[in-house]
Amino acid sequence: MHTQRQAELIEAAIKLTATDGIQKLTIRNVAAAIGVSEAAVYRHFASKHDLLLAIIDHLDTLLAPQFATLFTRNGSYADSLTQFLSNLFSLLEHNAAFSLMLFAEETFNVDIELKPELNTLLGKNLQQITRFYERAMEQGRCRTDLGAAQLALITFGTIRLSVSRWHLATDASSLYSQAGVIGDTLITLFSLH
Amino acid sequence: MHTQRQAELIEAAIKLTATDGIQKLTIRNVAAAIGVSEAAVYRHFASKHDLLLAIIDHLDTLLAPQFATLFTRNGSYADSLTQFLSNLFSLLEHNAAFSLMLFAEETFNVDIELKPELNTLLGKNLQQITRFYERAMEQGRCRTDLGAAQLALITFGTIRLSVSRWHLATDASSLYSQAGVIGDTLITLFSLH
DNA sequence: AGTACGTTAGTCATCGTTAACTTACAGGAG
DNA sequence: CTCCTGTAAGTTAACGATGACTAACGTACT
Repeated sequence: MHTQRQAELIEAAIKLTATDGIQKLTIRNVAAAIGVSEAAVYRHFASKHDLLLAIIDHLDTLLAPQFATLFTRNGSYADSLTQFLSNLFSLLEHNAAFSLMLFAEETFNVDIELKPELNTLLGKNLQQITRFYERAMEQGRCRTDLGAAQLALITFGTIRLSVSRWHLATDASSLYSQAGVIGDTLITLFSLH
Repeated sequence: MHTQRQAELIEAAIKLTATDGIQKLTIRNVAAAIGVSEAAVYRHFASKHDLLLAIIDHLDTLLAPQFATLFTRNGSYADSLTQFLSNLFSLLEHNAAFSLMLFAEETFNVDIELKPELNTLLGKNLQQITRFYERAMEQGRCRTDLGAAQLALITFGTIRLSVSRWHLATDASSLYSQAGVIGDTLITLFSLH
């Protein structure tokens, strides 16, 4: 799919964006990050737009296994959700690069041409969570009076806002500690009554 | 507070950002939008940073009355929430500038110096919704087994994700039509059981 | 010999910002 | 009433920095 150098560039670009913001994602900075000249970057990507596309694609593949936690056979529905949130928040807290996975649509909104790709990425994420709730409903572990898509929207929306707030907060309060609270709240809300 | 010209510049800047994205928010474009030269802008704002600060402040004052809907005396708790969502989504759908109110923290994240201001803005918004749920709890209209702050996080997070998705969607599906669904879902989830 | 991959040194556009100058208008001194 | 002067708000024309991108050239491996 991607050559070694392309992968290096993509990872450097992601790290750069995650730590310093999208404004620092320049060809100059990416080139410097892996120790080559600007022109060298264009040996591997035809344009900055192409690099952005590759980044989004990479984020997609990075995020996929995260959702896999939701579909482990062993453990109850509640356990799966708790596990998923713990894993995710732990990752986000210790590796800023992963934040981009959740916020790609916001971050890369600077290039209006990317809208379709960002739309499908967000759609995929929501669909995964929707499927999780659908399965929980089928197994009678979760209330069925509300649509699975609605529960997914609430789940993902809450996760994202928590992370947003953590990003903005100056006090270095732990994000991970939020995972438990959010998980418990969602489980309580979505349980059978 | 602000002179006439300053207000014009702020409004032009907001409109520009809302329609064309933060990248188009340049002194050149703002100046052109009100028909003056670039240098003229600096008669009213010492720097672009100062303009951004003024924008955030303005968004704050724009959003405040929106939340007022949550605190109208007449009507039940559920009615207030439904009304709030309807108003908000209608505004967002018909005036792109209002989107900035909800997403200021994301949009203006390009200037890292603005973090504190954006943090307090987000905090204010969440606090308003929290207060709404606190009051509903006091009046016994809403479940009390979960913290009001948690309910606020869920509410605002869900709203924002809905709007995000609407922004990205190519099919011009109505945002307003979502207000009802989300409102009903939240009311069902948060009702006494 | 050709291909892959790197370099240096530029192009051109645009960014935020500033210097120097002009214009309009206010209010007080004579 | 007129003159003087200060101030607010505009102009043109630049500045240096930085953006994406390219042309021409070098080198090493197959």
